[in-house]
Amino acid sequence: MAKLSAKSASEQSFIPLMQELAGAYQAFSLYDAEGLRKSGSDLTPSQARVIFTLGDSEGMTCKDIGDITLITKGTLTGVVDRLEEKGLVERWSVEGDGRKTIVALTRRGKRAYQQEFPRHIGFLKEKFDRLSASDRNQAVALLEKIKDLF
Amino acid sequence: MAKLSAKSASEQSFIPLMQELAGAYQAFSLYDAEGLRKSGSDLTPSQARVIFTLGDSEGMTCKDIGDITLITKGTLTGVVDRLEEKGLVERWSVEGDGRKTIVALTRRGKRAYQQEFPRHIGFLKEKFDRLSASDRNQAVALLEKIKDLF
DNA sequence: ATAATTAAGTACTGATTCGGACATATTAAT
DNA sequence: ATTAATATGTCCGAATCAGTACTTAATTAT
Repeated sequence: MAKLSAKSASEQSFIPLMQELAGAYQAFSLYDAEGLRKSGSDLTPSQARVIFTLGDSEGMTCKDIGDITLITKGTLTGVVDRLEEKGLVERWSVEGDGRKTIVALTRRGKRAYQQEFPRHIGFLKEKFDRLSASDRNQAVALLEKIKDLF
Repeated sequence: MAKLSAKSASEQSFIPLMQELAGAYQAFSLYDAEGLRKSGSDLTPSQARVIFTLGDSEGMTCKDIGDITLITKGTLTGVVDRLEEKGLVERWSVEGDGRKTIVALTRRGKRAYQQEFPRHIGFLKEKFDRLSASDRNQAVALLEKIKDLF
C-alpha cells in the first residue's frame, strides 16, 4: 500500500464518517447521561446499563453482561462492586464451574429496574421518535456494516 | 405521555438503533486505539486526536480544539498537560484576549504529526475502504440526523 | 461608568475506560 | 494422566471522562 502524505491523508473520504460516528454517539451519550442524572436515580450510565441488562432475569455471568453492555471485564468488576455497595445487585459463584460468577438484582435492584428502566426509555423515546422508521432501519443496517468492518 | 411498563419499554423500536450505534462506535474505537498502541507512537487516542487536529496549523485555542475533538474542556487541560510534558505541544496566552490560551505543536510535535497522522489514517483506511461510497454517504447523512436529534 | 452576564481555562472529584498481569478453574490435546 | 491451551474474574496503573466550582477576563446592559 502506498504511503500517504499528511495532505492526502487528510483528504480521505472516510474521515467525515468517522467524525459523524463519534459526533452522533457523543450527542446520544450526553443526553443519556443527562436523563439519568436528572432522574435522581443515582445511577451512572454504566451502572444503569448493567441494571437494565439484568432486567428481570434470574442473574447472569459477568461475561454475558459484558457482551451485552460492551463493558470490558476489567471495568465491569468495579461497576458491579459499586452496585453491590448500593445494595442493587448481589454476586455468587456458580457450582459446576468455579470460574463463573453470577450477578443478579436484589429486591431493591428489581425495584430500581422497574422504576428507572421505563422512565429512562421514555426519556430517550421523546428524541428517537423524531426519526422515521425508514431512517431507523437504514441506520441500523449501516451501523451493523460499520461494526463488522472491524 | 403515557407511562411505559418495563415490558413495553423493552419493546421500543429504537432500542436496536441505540445498540448498534454504541456497538459500531465501540468497535471503531477499539480498533483506533489498537492502531495507536501498535504504532509505538506513545500517543493515547485523545492525545492523537489533539495532535492530528493541530495538524500544521499555527495553533488553536483550547475551545476550538475541544469543539473539533469533542473533548470537554476539563478533560482537555489534562490531555494538553501530558502532551506538553512530552514536548509535543506548547501553550501561550494570547494578547488582546487574556482568557484564551493558544496550543500549538512544537517542532517535535510537527514531526510526530507528519509521521503518525498518515500512518494512522492508512491503518484506518484499510477497514473503511471496504465500505462502498454509497453506504458511506448514507451513513454520514443518517448519523448527522441522529446527532441532531439531541 | 458600573454592574451583570458571558466566556475561557484550570483544579478537583468520583467514576469509568482499557489493557495487561495474575489466579484459578475448565477443557483439549497428547 | 499430564500437559497445554482456554476461559472467567479480579486487581492494578495510567488516562480519560463529564460535571462543578473557581479564577480571570471580556462583553453587554443599564
